[in-house]
Amino acid sequence: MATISDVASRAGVSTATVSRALNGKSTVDPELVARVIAAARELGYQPNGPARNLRRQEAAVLALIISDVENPFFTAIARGVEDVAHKVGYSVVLCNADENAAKERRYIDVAIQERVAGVIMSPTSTATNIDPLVNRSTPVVAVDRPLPGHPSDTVLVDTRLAAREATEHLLARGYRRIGCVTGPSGVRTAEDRLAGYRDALRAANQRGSTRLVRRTEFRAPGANRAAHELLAQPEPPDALLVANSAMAIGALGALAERGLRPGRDVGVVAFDDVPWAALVDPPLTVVAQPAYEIGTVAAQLLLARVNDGARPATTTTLAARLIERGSSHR
Amino acid sequence: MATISDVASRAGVSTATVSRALNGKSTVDPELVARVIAAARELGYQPNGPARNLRRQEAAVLALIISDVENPFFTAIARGVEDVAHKVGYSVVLCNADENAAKERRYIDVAIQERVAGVIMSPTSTATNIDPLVNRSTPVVAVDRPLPGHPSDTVLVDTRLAAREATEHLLARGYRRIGCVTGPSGVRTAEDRLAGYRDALRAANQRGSTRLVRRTEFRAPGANRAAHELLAQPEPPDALLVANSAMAIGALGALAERGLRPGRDVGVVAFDDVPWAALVDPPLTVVAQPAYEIGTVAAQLLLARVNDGARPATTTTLAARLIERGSSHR
DNA sequence: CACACTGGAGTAATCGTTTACTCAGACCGT
DNA sequence: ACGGTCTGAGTAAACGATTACTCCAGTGTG
Repeated sequence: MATISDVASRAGVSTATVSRALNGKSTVDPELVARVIAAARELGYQPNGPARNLRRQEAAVLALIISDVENPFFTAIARGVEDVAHKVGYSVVLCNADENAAKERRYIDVAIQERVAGVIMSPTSTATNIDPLVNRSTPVVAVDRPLPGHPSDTVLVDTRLAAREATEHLLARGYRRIGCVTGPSGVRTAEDRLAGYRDALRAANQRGSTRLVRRTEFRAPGANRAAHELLAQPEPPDALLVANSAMAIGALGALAERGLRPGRDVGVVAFDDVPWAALVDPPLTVVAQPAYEIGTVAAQLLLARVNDGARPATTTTLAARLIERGSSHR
Repeated sequence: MATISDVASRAGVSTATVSRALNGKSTVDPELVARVIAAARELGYQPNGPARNLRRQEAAVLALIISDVENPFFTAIARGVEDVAHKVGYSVVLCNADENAAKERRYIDVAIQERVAGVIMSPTSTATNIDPLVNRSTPVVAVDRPLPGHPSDTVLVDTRLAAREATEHLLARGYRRIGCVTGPSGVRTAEDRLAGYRDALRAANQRGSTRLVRRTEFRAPGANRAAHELLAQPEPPDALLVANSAMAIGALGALAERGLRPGRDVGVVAFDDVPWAALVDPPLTVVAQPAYEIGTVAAQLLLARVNDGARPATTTTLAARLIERGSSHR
């Protein structure tokens, strides 16, 4: 593989000149620049990234550690991050922590070892420990969920308010016993959605009951079990607030298995506006989160911090939007 | 940030010994190993990846360049690759080419610069050029679609046969004018699915008509337009074979917009068994591709080639499976 | 005309590892 | 007892880029 000295000798200059010509750092005779560029092209020269990063003590790479690649919410964030990063010459490596604290831990180590310029992450839980990153002063931006411990730039959705609005919408539609299927305890988004749900009940002078709430992992099978449990009770809920789209699949499956029709029999509102939401029958009422925008904002914050580590930490909260469809109408 | 010589002096040994103790390459006095490990832990030492990669001339990193992160088929492949790679200590960086040849080209360059151990990719089109990788003898494994030009390890699905079986299934169910919505010309999976569709028609002594075929990008909006065009004809199709799940969303949307019920009015079979397929009404008949397995096989092939560049190139073809549901029953 | 200054190129140090080579001592067989 | 082997640790040379420093020639100025 061609190295910088191959290029240098072919162009008849020193390696320093090649480096300067290619990076445009300092002024170089235009004729030499042309010779260098020609030589580099002829040899198919690609600079050795590790060597460059070793010397520069930093790579133009951002790590994005997301809690689930198969969740469209997170892949949309990823696209937002990528689009911003690429525009300014950064690459993004995507790491899938899979809602698994051990994998997450491992990817944090990888990010440190590879000396990435910064990390964007959606922490799997309150157990997430970013001390290693903080100790090495690697900039970190949290998305979707705040990071425990250190203050850091954070991009969130006002999910508590969104949950409250969704619940109020169900109440306004005449549903009276609203259940909630949310994520595991310790995960902030799960807690917030539950809190918003309770806010709405309280504002309507309803006493919430723990019998109407289930917590489970953010995936379809858990939500399926949870929905079955809720609906099998003597006084089952007449509506469900479901905390993400994978869980919506499980919950809607449970309704179908029990011969219940969403909307008419059990009102349903789920978080995340997935492409298929409008296709199910009846179409699914959802809370649309601005996922792509979360990604772009996070990337901008991270890049700003890479250039100025002293900036104070900020928290950006974006609004979610309720999209009413048939599953919340009798 | 602590370096290897910090660890060395704290443990009272040379850097060479630290390296050997930590990597377990050569025999080191157990007592020294213990001292080194203790010192490393106390300092929070994380080896400098770029330095290590520079010296070793190779990084324990695989690049996975997929054509669309938002397509569940590709994210499932990604999980397969990750699971295998992690087991043997490799990291995976996921790159989203977004069905865009320029982005793909760029990620190939990044992979070369970072000197990754190998690349797994689903080429966006026949324009994909992996010469730069081949010239530097970086191992490449193609998934889902073969690579033009060089022979290389390839993991495919027998998508032509699957398309044929899906079409035969529709014929067996009594549908007579079957239409096909497939991907752009030049993309192998799009061609193969169309070819399988035609195989089935030919075997049934039907003359296919180009009026029943539409090609479009592998996304919902294109498929929506295509389905509308097909259905607006004087002699519209009574069934549709749709080439992936994003397109299925577009096509099912078109049916709904025209007041047509899948199954009863227009039979539908789509590629890819997405989690929501069973939720739509009627449930969607699909061709399930073994995406996760594609990922695991590809990763194994790539790792094998990293260890032995001289292995002959192989092509693995996996079978897809038709899952019959309501959308293909009148 | 001598001298300071400047722009542009080369020389060589440097980043943090890994590893070929060297070397000291322990152990063994004759 | 002595040479040969072997084990395990240290020394120093890479890896390939960037960049501080040096040097030279050309220019401007007093």
